Amino acid sequence: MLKILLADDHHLVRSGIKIFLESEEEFEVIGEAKNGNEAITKAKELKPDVVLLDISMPDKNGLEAAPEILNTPSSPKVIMLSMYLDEQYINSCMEAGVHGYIHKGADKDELINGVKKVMEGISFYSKDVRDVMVNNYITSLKKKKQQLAQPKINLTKRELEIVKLIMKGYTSNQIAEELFISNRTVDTHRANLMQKLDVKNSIELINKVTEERLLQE
Amino acid sequence: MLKILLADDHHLVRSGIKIFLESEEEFEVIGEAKNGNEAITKAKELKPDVVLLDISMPDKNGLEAAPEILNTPSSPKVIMLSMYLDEQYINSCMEAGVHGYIHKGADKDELINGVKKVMEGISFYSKDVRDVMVNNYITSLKKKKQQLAQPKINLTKRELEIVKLIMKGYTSNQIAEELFISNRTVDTHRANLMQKLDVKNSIELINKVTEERLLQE
DNA sequence: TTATTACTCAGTATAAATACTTATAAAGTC
DNA sequence: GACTTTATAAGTATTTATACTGAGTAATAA
Repeated sequence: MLKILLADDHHLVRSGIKIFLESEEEFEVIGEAKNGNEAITKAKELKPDVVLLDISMPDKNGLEAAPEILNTPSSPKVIMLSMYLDEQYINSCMEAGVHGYIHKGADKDELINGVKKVMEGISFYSKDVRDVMVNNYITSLKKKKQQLAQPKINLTKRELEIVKLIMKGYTSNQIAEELFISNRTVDTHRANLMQKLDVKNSIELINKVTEERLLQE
Repeated sequence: MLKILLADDHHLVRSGIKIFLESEEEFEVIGEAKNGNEAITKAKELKPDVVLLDISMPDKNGLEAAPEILNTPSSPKVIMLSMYLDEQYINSCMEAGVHGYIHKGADKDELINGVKKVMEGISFYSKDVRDVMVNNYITSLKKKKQQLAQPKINLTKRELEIVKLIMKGYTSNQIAEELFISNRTVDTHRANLMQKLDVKNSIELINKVTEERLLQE
């Protein structure tokens, strides 16, 4: 009997998937969790063979919970289960070292097949996910070419701090007070920023920073 | 027998909900759709009594599909089914005139109860949704008070022209050239704008204009 | 070790923006 | 006709911002 822990914050979804899993005779859902923390706790307690983890959950999401679950003594297999075919999510999951990623657009067979594959020690990514991975690969090649053509602008930590304050409408003097430095230093930073971004005044600076998304946020 | 059309782009989710619905003897899922357009077509063909519509779908989302489905000759009841408890989504649904809104965090009983209620002609919103609606109501009251306290600001055509150029990073001289007026006139407009919007410099001016959405665009 | 980068500060000069005031003509409102 | 708003313009003074130059220190990369 294969013991499964199922984590998803939406009751309807969780229960539906449970029914699918248990339609397979050798599968048994031994526990459910509705957030990441609960999943971590139950993974330790119940020692499941496989943990199915939804990504978007309150408290602690699937991506955050995955590493801890992977490190529990019973070392369960972890399969992410997600609404999204987002490149970043998929990448993050691969970095976290999970054993599979199944899109909720997959069908019952893919779900069950995925769990079985993972138990055999084979990584499993549902078809939709594989498509994204292929597209990713292609677009990443294109991006590399573009990056060679247009090297991206790097602002230093201090410059980012200053830009943020400029964007709030602070004057150089106010920024100087805020950061405990000379207003002349602030002016120097302004000048460096404007030179780096090839603009002539603070408003153009702000526009450029916004367009180029130089603030992470 | 109650005929149900179920639209959701995620196969696993759709099938799970189908099982729940059909656990009720008088319910029958007579069709499924994986996007908005398909839902519209099948609503016309199959003449269901109730359409369960997921909001986020490709091609045409649930919000877009809802009005068309409501207008089909057989006039089916429409219940939105959503991952999100987003205020805007809920508002949009109410404006569209759908008969219910069930959050996917609801449980099986709420789902079935909701469908029954709607068939009785009673609008149904799952508990989570009602909570959001109550919060909405409270915050909207607060907003109204604020709006009464702060009458909205009207900028003249000329002032709008000037603001747009300021936002492009033009100096007063450049604006003067562009509009064939004196730079002193531009300064006067700047001063008037800053007074009207109660700010101390151009950057704050831009921020305010953006926040208050004083440009139609 | 040397070279580079990031951060700091300053002098000098000019350009631009802001504060405060006054004023006139045109257009529309009551 | 009296009144208000809008758009125009300007005087005077002060504050900020920008341009250009130079330079010291600390951390880090080559």
